[in-house]
Amino acid sequence: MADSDKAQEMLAIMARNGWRITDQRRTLAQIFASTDGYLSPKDVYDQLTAKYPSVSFDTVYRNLRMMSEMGVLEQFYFMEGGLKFKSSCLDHHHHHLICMNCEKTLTFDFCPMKESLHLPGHYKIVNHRFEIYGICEECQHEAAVPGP
Amino acid sequence: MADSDKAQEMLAIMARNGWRITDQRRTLAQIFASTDGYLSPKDVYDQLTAKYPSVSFDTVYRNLRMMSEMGVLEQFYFMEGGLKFKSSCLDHHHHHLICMNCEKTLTFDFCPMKESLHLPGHYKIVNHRFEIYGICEECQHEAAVPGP
DNA sequence: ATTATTGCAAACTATTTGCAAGTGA
DNA sequence: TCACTTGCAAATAGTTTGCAATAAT
Repeated sequence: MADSDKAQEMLAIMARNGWRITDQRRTLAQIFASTDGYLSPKDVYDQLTAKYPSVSFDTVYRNLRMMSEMGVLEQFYFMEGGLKFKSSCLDHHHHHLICMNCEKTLTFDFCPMKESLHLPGHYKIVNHRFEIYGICEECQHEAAVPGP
Repeated sequence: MADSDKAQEMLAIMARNGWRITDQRRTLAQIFASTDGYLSPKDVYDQLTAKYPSVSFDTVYRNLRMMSEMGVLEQFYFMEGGLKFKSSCLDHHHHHLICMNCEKTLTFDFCPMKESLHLPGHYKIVNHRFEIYGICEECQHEAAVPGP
């Protein structure tokens, strides 16, 4: 899917949920559609101010929250880096393989919930989370030449 | 393992790493040894002040951080509840089944990394995370009688 | 005796809120 | 038009830091 199509789809979902499509939101959708990895609120703010110099942090926060509540964005808390966001794949269930260095994220389809799990207790299962962390190929090479 | 034994083991690990065993740390170990679920820094502070009224928040934070860096505690970021800590099982690898309501946590041994995974890219795998969220039996019953 | 640890206070960061002005449907 | 959204400013929550006093080894 082309970046612009993805942005369109994100906007369509927002509109379908009764949200107004402002220029700021249009730009937000574009930013996330054209970004592979995760963005912090500050990253988003910086990119957004490039187009709308007067944009404020609370607008960024408000929209990030609303967009993730509605499922257009996925949020993720990096232990060191705090809360970050990325556009969510709206098509199919999958999990993530995340580079601990550059945060580049690949997806894979294996889901442990499809295996025959024997779980303790009698919980009513609502949700799950499975992520694998590693160092991507590029970063492995970089590691051979330690930085300053 | 009895709670007091577990506290002893936590303290032993700290001592072995060259840390001084203060009364505050002794109490911290007891608190975590006798708690099943997760505790927020505030929870810990509240329990600690019960014994040491003069304890300060920064002492709590400092020790929580050091204890998790050393592996005595596991830390975990709940999207809604912020950062929380629990004593880590030092014995064997496992994953968690967490109640989304009361945070009561059970462990289970199934690990998706033992399955034959076909992962994309060529990441050097360092770590993984697998958690299942649900509602425990007690909370399912409570839900039938909605609160105020 | 020496050095880690604590408590206090203050600083700092990230995030949220109230409200008037602006803007999309 | 009219309700949703924004920008500003100020408030709040959570966490960290510097330093003198205290306590563990």
